[in-house]
Amino acid sequence: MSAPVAVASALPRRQVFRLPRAQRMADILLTARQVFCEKGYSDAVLAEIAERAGVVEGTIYRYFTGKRDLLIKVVEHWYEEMLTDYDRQLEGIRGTWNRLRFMVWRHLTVIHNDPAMCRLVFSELRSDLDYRDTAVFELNREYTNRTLAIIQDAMDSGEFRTGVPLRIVRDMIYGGVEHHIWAFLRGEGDFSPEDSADAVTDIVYRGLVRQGAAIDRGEQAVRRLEEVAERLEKAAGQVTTIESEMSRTTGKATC
Amino acid sequence: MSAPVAVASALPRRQVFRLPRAQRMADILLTARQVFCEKGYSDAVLAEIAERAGVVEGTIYRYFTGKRDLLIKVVEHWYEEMLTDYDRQLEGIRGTWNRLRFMVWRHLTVIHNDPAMCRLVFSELRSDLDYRDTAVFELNREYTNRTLAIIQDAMDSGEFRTGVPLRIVRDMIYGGVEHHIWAFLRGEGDFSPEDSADAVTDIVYRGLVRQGAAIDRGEQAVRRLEEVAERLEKAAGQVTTIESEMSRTTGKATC
DNA sequence: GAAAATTAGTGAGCCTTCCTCATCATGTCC
DNA sequence: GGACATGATGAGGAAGGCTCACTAATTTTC
Repeated sequence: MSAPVAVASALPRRQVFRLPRAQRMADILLTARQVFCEKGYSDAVLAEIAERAGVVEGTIYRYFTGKRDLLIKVVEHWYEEMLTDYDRQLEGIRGTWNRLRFMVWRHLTVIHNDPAMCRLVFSELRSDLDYRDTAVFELNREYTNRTLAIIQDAMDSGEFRTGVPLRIVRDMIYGGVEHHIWAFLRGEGDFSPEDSADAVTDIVYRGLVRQGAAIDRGEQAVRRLEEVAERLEKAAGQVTTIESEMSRTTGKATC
Repeated sequence: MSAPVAVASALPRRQVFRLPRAQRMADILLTARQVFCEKGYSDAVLAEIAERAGVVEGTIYRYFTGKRDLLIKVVEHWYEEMLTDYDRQLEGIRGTWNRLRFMVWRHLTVIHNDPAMCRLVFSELRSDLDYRDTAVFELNREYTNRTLAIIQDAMDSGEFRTGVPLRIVRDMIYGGVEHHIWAFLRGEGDFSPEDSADAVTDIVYRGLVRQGAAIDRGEQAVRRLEEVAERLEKAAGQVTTIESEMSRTTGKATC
């Protein structure tokens, strides 16, 4: 309507406080996290985040390239703080079953404690076409690799049978858990991390454990054949992978 | 620029074709499906759907209450056509292992054939807070219940041990599959429905099967020997195909 | 300690997209 | 061929993400 020059005093600009970059960024991140969790990504409005953070909308764009970037940064922060002292806890646990169970239980507990955040990760971030470029992808990989290490150890020691692709096991554990808690994430009822962890661990453990009851002659023969097969597989695998190794680009794990 | 009254003849209204309700609805649904699949839900624009369907934006709102409703209807249609003659196929399959394997394989194949549609279901629809009210929810339930019935039968017959909550098993199968194919859905690499189905079925079956009861030792030994034979065959195949290995492009599964 | 330089912060407003509604036109029925 | 039911239109409103020229708080310079 009126030229800003004319009535400069009519619109007194709000008192402006300049904060150090890190502080302002942390404020916005915290507020964004709250709003995202309350409303979900697409219903969250930048104007509200700005207002609650005590800044104006344009300010957000000085620290983040856009709404999506804000979401990613929020999740990254959460992930990092969540993974702290993970290993330390795991160190105190002995035995394959217990260690596996701990990993599953821990995952379930995180979901139970922060469902809104998990919703964001599962339904917004992971379906993104360039999820792979996210730091969250890398952190998640680290996270699940610990479980794979437990299984690998058990295979090496002979407790688990070999020949089962590790990736599938990981998928069944984490995918199973995720599928299990979707209803909870949608706000339908509750679940018990303890009970669910028991059930998941049980199936996985039994699915992988080597049956070693009484070893009679037949059993011995079969086992020897299995071992031969395994050795042959390894040999064949080595031979063939030498050729193809040169063209291979990325690693194995993904989610 | 100019008042519409003044130059009424200057903007000749496009030739209007009036279609029966069902026909127009089908046209819009088909176009919407294409656009949703190409762009994903949030990047799909109603103006484009309208244009491609040969109508104007407002017309869409005569048949659907909004963008979200359009998505749901699109998915519902797809789901229904997908579930046709499911049971008939399953009838022809005998044995718990084979039947389970068929269900997993079938699911993987659907995903493999129509990844874009699955992306919509997994990341858009299922995370919705009122997903439960969707017809898709009900259809999906039907779909997974067939798997549960197979497992229940095996428990009743004594082939599987009892005491494992059916829900968890379902979660591990479908969740595992889903987790397994996420990378594929994001366009990263490929996977083999056959191999993946084998691996998933294997873990689940072994996790549930009762040791030494319905399946006696001899039966078990034979089964294991068969597996050994299979592995040996594969290994032998690998060794002989070293030459052709160099032309192979991707590995097996990706996620 | 004042002027200059730096840069956090502002806020009006642009653009895209979903959605509404008053109006028009087409096919059908008698 | 006129009346009626309704398929279809398109201009415009509202909301929200994002930009940018500008303002003023803080730091640096001399």
